[in-house]
Amino acid sequence: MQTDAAITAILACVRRIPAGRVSSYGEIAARAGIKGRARMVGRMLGLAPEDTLPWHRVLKSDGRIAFPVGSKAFKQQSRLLKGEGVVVKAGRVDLAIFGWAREQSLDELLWG
DNA sequence: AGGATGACGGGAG
DNA sequence: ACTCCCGCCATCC
Repeated sequence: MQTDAAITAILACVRRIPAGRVSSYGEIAARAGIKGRARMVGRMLGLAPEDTLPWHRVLKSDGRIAFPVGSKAFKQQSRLLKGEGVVVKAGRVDLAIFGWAREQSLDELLWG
């Protein structure tokens, strides 16, 4: 079982991902202070009501959708991402372009 | 109690 | 790019 703090942190981080950008299970875990427990992040997203957070912006560390290709969930996630301008090709997103971390560093660059 | 199973990650070959 | 393999950890047989 997990501490409520960890659960809260995970959900908060996911909600902080900007529309049109994506993150990864591992990155969320790290930001939530439970580095290494990416699996738990996935479980939390599965437990939380679908409309309460932008779960579709979370991908595997290599930029691929975590669901089986062709599955219902796979298609929906792909559709939602494309719906906000993210390029999804063969179930994969280029993190170098749409990755959340990239924006973080860009902000640092622009705003110090 | 022990093994299998994930919405994972990273390294090795 | 792809396959294995192991670390990870809550759950579920």
